[in-house]
Amino acid sequence: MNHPENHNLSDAQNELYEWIKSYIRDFNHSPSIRQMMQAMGLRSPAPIQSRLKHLQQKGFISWQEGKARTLQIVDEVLGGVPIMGSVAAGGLIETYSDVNENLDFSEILKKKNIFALTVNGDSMIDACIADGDMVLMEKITDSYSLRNGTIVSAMVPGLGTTLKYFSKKNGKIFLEAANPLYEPIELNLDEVIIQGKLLAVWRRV
Amino acid sequence: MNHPENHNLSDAQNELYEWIKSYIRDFNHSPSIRQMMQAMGLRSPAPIQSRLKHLQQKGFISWQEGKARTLQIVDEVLGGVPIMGSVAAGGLIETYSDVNENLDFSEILKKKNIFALTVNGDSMIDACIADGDMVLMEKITDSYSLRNGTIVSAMVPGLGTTLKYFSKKNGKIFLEAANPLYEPIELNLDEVIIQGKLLAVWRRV
DNA sequence: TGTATTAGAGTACATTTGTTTTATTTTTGA
DNA sequence: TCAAAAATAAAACAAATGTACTCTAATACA
Repeated sequence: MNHPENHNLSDAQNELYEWIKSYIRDFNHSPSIRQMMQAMGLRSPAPIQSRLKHLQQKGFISWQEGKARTLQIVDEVLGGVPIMGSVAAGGLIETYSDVNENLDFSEILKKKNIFALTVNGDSMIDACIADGDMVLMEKITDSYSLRNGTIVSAMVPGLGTTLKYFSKKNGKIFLEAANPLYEPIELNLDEVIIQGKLLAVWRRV
Repeated sequence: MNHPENHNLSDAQNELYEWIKSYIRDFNHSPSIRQMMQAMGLRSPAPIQSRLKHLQQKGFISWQEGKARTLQIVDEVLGGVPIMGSVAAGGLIETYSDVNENLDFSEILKKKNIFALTVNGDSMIDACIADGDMVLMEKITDSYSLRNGTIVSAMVPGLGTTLKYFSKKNGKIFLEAANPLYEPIELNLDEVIIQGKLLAVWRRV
């Protein structure tokens, strides 16, 4: 589907390839050659090895030689969703292109210093962050490297935590909402702890 | 971290548990017992077996008996991000709670009939879908089950594809933007193909 | 202190599993 | 049609691997 050379696969190779992918999806580990053999209705491991070799040569799979169940789908991005193109949200001008990319969550999910927060309220609505959204934040250790205009989750001891635009000027920290109904907050450096900066927004409908 | 009974683990068990998790993160497959043995600086597989048994009894891991490298982290949600609580976006009222949940992408990623689109334009801005956002769509086979008010990607043959609110009334289909600048589109049933309905919105910052 | 419990080392074994080899069958292509 | 290539079956092998067992050392506990 998402592999450019998928058409180079023979039927048998493609069937095996698809089966392996679905097995890994279901069990979270690679099948053994004899399992593949059985699934393909064969009574010998040799054909499977041959197909695996071809799949490997064509760049579809890889494994650690001699190690059991180490097979891996090469370009199956963990948490990838095929991107079918772009869509107009301003008129009927664009159409699906056959861009074969993947929306890749794994990149962000591999980071260890990220966490998620549920958004309460609408103070960031003009930044398109709505009530109920999940925000993925990256933990901040030093707020010195933060650029003005970054969206951060900031904790003011004794008051609580909030999601705001961050800026720093003349030794003061300003926390600004993306909603004119809310007033900016001005704080001294030691009155606020910046906990994380915004990496991504996620909204289930 | 995200397991409620993590404190029930001995140091040795916890060290092994963390090592296994990082190994699986790195290699996408389970380590073998002898690899664990080596990583823990042991010269016998017996201690590893004992620790694995304890980890299993406490519900941290599972595996298929007798099968190589089938070990699995039980509550490690594929594509999970720890949810640290909620954050106020409307004032300083909320604080991190120690909710130990996971933002779970795997649920949606397991579906086979989903695809992603890049959003162009601002016609859905009032629905908090901005230019450049990725929308995750679920393929629609029959538009009859669609509820009015659903956001869909619709293709009007000869014109293109667009992201709009869907509604149906008196045998007509209406596609409405979430932006007063855009006029609703009225179409006959056979003039439009509904390709997918909105499942989620993803925005990298 | 002495005993019970646990952890670890060492060893051994059976199964799983990747790999190789050879012969046979099927498919392919000229 | 016929020869070459590929696929498959069958068997065997060796390495990897999970598991079980015994013995020793460390630890906990009363």
